[in-house]
Amino acid sequence: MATSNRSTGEALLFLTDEQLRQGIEAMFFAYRGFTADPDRILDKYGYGRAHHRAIHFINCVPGTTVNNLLHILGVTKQSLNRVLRSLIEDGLVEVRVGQRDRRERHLYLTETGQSLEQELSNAQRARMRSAYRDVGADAVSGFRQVLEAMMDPEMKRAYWKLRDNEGTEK
Amino acid sequence: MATSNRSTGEALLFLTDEQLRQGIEAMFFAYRGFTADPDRILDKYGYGRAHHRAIHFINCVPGTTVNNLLHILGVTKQSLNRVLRSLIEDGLVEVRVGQRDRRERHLYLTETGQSLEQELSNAQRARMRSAYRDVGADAVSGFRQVLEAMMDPEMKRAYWKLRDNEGTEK
DNA sequence: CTTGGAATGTCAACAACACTGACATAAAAT
DNA sequence: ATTTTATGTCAGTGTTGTTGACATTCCAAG
Repeated sequence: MATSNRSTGEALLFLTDEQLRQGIEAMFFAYRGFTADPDRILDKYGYGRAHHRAIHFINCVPGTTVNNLLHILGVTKQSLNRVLRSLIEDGLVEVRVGQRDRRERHLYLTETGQSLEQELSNAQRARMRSAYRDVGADAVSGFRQVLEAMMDPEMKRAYWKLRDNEGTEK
Repeated sequence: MATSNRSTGEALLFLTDEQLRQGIEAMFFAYRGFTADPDRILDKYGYGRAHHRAIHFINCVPGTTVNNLLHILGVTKQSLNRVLRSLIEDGLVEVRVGQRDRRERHLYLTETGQSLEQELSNAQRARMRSAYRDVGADAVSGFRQVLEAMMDPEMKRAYWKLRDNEGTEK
């Protein structure tokens, strides 16, 4: 609470139930826009949102293990496996058995996989960039702050880990 | 672009691909938090997210028609019908045949329905309120601006319509 | 070395919820 | 009278989540 806070009352109008409800609905409608462009692209290739998420995070953390990935995505290994299998069969993802621990499977995008990742993230970034540009840097900063405050602690850790582990491969 | 914009370059750092990627991931993780609390409650009653959305908007626009609702939710009537049928059978939603146009079915929450709606929205608002309070009014304003800029034009219209039609029943 | 437990990944079956397509009914509009 | 609109239903399909059962690999205790 860094800003003005005169006599408590006027300064807290943004915490009314009505304001919160509007925020909730804004999240709902915005998330639809957020996924709309990738969904259209994925449809062309016969994939779904789950494929997108897998591709995104494999690209983000090349060499990640299946176990690591399913923690980030918050799904069961069985659910992730179905998605990975199709991506591997289609030659978008490459699997390398771990050298140190041969139980582990390390995941990498092939060139084809990287090209789809580009197509998807270009579309998603375009919308994001347009929204960011419309509202300016200060609003974007607030946007990011609220999103982070909404995450579960566990998710917040995963979120930060991704920003640290940028290129940490063992 | 109201703020500083010296010689174009430094002022646009928030539009880099890396910044956009972080925003995308923040959306992903935050939306998980956003739905986590309601999901737990819905599970107790054997409902899913689809039921929550229907309940939310019926509460928001009492007397809305099926057709109106499925436009807001962006699903097919078959999909919505499955959800509505179970809510009606369980006595959470009441259907009244339209007086002016007897083809239309107007939807209302029963007392039971309202009580579940309260339980759900209390949980969701609690997280929202906590996040809002953590970051302050200015950040919240930026949050709302970005979300609105991310919506499809059609969704933006639906979003504003809800804020106008607050009690407009015909 | 062998055995048993823990970690990791795969296969099979099932449930929720979205979709399309076809069709029925009732009522409003022309 | 015919067409259009709003709604509901049935059947079939696909994505994505779940659990349960099982195979493989590693590691540590006997």
